[in-house]
Amino acid sequence: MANKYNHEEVEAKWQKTWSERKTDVSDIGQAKKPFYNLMMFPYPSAEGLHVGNMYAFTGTDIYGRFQRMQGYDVFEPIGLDGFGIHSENYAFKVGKHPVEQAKRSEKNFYRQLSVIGGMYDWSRTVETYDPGYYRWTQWLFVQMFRHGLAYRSKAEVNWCPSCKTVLADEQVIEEKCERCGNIVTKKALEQWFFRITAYAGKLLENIPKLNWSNKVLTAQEHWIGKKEGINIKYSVVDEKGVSFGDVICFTTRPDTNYGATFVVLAPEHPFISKIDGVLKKEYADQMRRYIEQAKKTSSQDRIAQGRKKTGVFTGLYCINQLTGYKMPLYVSDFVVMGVGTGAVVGVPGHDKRDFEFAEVMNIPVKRVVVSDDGKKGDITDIEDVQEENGVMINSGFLDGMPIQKAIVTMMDHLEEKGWGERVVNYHLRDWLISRQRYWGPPIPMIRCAACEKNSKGERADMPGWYTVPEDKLPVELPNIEDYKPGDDGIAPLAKHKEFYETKCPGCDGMATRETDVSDTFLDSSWYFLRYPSVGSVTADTLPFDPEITKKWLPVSMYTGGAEHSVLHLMYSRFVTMALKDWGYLDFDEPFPNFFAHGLVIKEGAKMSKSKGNVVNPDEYIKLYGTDALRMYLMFMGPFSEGGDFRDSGMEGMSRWVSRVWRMATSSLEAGTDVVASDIVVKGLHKTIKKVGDDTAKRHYNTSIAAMMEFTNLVSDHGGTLPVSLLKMFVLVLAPYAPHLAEELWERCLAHDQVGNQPGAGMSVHHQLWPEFDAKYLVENQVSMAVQVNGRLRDTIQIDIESSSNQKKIEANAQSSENVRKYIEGKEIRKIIFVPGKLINFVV
RNA sequence: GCCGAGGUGGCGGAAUGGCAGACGCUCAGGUCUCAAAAACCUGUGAGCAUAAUAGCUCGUGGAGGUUCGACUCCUCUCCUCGGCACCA
Repeated sequence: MANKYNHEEVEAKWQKTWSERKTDVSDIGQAKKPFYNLMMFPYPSAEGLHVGNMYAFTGTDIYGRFQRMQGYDVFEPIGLDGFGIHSENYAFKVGKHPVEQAKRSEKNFYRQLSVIGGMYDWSRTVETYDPGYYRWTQWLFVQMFRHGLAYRSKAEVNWCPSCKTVLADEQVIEEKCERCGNIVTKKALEQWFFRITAYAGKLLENIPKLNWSNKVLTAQEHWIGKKEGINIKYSVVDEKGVSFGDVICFTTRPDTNYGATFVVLAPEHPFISKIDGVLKKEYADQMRRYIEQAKKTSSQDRIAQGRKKTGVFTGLYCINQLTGYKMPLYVSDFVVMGVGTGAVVGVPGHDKRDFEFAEVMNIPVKRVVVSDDGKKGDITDIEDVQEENGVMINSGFLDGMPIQKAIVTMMDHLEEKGWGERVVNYHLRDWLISRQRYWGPPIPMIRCAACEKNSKGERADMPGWYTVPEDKLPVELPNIEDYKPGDDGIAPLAKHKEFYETKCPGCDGMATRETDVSDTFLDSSWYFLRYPSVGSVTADTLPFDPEITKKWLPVSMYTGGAEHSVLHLMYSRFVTMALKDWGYLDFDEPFPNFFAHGLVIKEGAKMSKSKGNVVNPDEYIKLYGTDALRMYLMFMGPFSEGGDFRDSGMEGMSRWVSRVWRMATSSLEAGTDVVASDIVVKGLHKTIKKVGDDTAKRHYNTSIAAMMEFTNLVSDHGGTLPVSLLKMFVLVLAPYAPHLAEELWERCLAHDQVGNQPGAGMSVHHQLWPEFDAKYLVENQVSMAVQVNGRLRDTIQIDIESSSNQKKIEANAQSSENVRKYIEGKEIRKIIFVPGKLINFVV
C-alpha cells in the first residue's frame, strides 16, 4: 500500500530526524536576520495541552515557518509558566505536592508540545519554577525596590471566615467560597505593590506606536483610563461656622458645580479620623457604626446585591464658593477611597449615582444650564426625574455654553480664584504583588525590627526593610509539606522558622524574611527577555545577555489570546520600561507587533470539562496525524476569530491530506512523463501568490482553501504534476503540514538525483518561499459581467487585450439576446464601464 | 450602564463598492463491490419555470439612506458574544 499515507510513521520519522539534525535550533550568535517569533507562555494547569493551546501555537508556528522561508533566522522558543495559583490549585485537586506535580506536568506538556509540529528550539526552554529562572524574577523585585517602585500598603484580600483562608478572585464564586459555600468577606493585609501608576503616562503615550489590533489597544487605553479633571478644595465648617479644615474633591465635570448640593467621603478617608474626636457625639457614634458596617462588605458585593446607596451625615458642611451654598458632608461606602481623592462632590442634577444618593438622603436637586441646546449639559439623562422633583435650575456664568468649553472655562475660573487645581488621574491601579500562597517565588525581602526602631533601612522611606543581597539569590522555595494556604491569611512559608529566620543585612542581628510569594504575572512579565539568553555564557551572571538582547529584542511578532489584553501585556510593558530607565535595555516596548488570535469552541458550545466536550489533541493526532489536525484547526475560521471544532470537518481535512499524498506519490511515480497544462501552471502560480499573501496576513483559512482549489484543479487535469511543479506546491504546503511536506520534499529530491540521499541541510523548512511568475497570473480571457440597471443579465468572455476597449465590449454586450431584451426600445442614458470587470447599461 | 467584536445556505465560513455563497462539512443520487467501507463522479440558498444545468424573482438580522450598482459606505434599530464597571 505505497499509496496510503501513514501519518504515524512519517510524523515520527521527521520529529526524530529534526531533533537529531537540530533543524530548529537557532544560531543565536551568528544569525544575520533575526526574527523572534513568540507565542504566549502556556501555564500547565490542567490535565495537559488543551486544543486551545495547540490552536494558538499552530497559528504562531505557521507564521514562524513562513518567515523562515522568507529568509529570516527565526527563533521560536517554548517554555512553561508553571508557578502560580492555577498550577497550585491543580496540584491540590489531584492530591499531589506542587513540586511533584510540576515535574509531571512538565513531562506531559513537553511530550505533547514535541508532537504538534512546532519549530521549537528545545535547547532554550524556560520554566518559571526553575530556581535558575526565578532567581532573576527575584532580582527584578530587588531592582523595583531599589528604584522606589516597590512599596507596602494595606490591601483587601478575599477572606473566607469559615475556612480561615485567603482566596484568589477565581476561588470566589458568586460571593461564596468555592470550597465551603460560605459568604466571602474582605480582609485588609499589608502587602507589596509595584508602582505601575508611575508609568501610566508613558504606557498611554506609547499606545499609538504599537502595531496591535485596535481591540487590544482600546482595552489598554481604557484600563489606563486617563482622566483630566480638577481637584476642588472645599472648606469644612459646622453649623455655627467653626472651621474644620478642608476636603478636596476630584471631578471631571466642574461645569456642573453650580448644581453641587452635597459632599461625600469614603469610609476610609483620612479626614474622618481627623474629625472623629471633635464631632458632636450623636454624629460621631452614628458615623462609627456606619463605617464598621461598611467595612464588612466590599463595593462589588453591594452592587451585586443591588443595595441602595445610603450614608451618614457628619453634622458638617462644605462651602460651595460658586454659590455660597452650604453642602452637607456625608460618609458613604459608594465612594471608594482608591478613586480620585476618596471624596466626591455630589451633583444630583447631573449624575445618576449622585441622584440616587440624594433621593434616599433627601438632598435637594439642582441643575445647571450648559450645552448648545441651552437646556442641559449632561452625562446622564435624568430629565424625567427633574419634572417629578421640581428641581431648581441654576445657570451661572456658563449659561448655554457647549460642554467641553464650559469645562475648560470653569477650570480656568476655579484656578484663577485659587479654589482648585487641575490634575490628571488614572484608572490604572498599582500592581498588587503579594500572594499569601506557596507556589511562587519567595519575595526576596528581609525585615529587621531593630533597624525599623532606629529608622534604619535600605530605603529611607521604608525603615527596617532590606533586599536580599544579589549574591544570595535565589531565595529558594523550600520543599514543605504544609503548603496549603493556612489560617489567618498567613502564608505557608510563615510557619517555617528555618525559612524565615535570617540575619539582617543592615545590622547583622536577627531578622525575618518576607513569607509571601510574588504574583505569577511577575514571572511572565519578563520571560521573553530570558529565552534568547538561555544557554549563553552570561546566563548564570545576568538575567539576559546584553549583546544577545540587543540583537534579538524586542520580540518581532508576539501572538496570544486577547484575554491577556490588559494584565500580562500591561505588566510586561511596564517592566520593560522600568528596565530601560534603569539602563538594562535600549527599547521601551517589548512587543511592537502583537497578534490576538481567537478562541476555539466545540460544536457551537464553549469547551468545558463538565460538558465533557473538551478536545484532547492527543486523540486526534493519533487518529488523523498532527498535520491534518494543524490544518483543520487553521481551516475552521480566521485565526483572529477562532473557530468551531467539528469532528466531521476534521474528517474532511484528513481526506484532503490523503488526496495530496496520492497526487504527489502518483506524480513521482509517473516521473518525467507528466506534462502540465497551461491552466495547471497558471493555477500553481496563482496559488503561490494567494497563499503567500494570505499567510503573511494570517488568513490561514483562505490559504488552505486556495491549496485545496489547486489540488482540485490538478485532479481535473490528469491528477498528476511534473516533479518541478510538485516541489513548488510542497514548499507552499510546508508551513502548514511540516511533516508531510518534508517527506514529499525528500522524495522529490531523491527523484531529482537518483541514488543521492538528500543531506541535513536540505530540509524543506530551510528552503526559500517559491516565487510566482507574474506572467502566469495574467489570464488570456476574462469574464465580464453585463448588467442592465445594475442587474446581471449576462456574462461575456473577452480577450484580455480587448477588456479595456469600451466600444468593443459595448457592441459585444449588446449583441447578447438576454441583454437586448432589456434595452430594446429604451434610451440608454448612461454606460458604466469597469475595464475587465463589468459593463452596466442604465436605461 | 460603558467599551469592543459580530449577525451571510442545513452547518463552519469566502467575497479592494462591481457576477453573493469560494473552500470544507452535511445530505441525496451514481460508479466500483456479492455486500459494506474507502475512493471517485454528479447535484445541493429559497421560490417560479423549463426540453434545457435557457430564463425570472427573492435573498447577507430589521427599517431607511447614498450610488448606475451595497454583505461592503451612512443613519436608526433589534439580537449574540467578549471585556470593563458606584471611576466621581
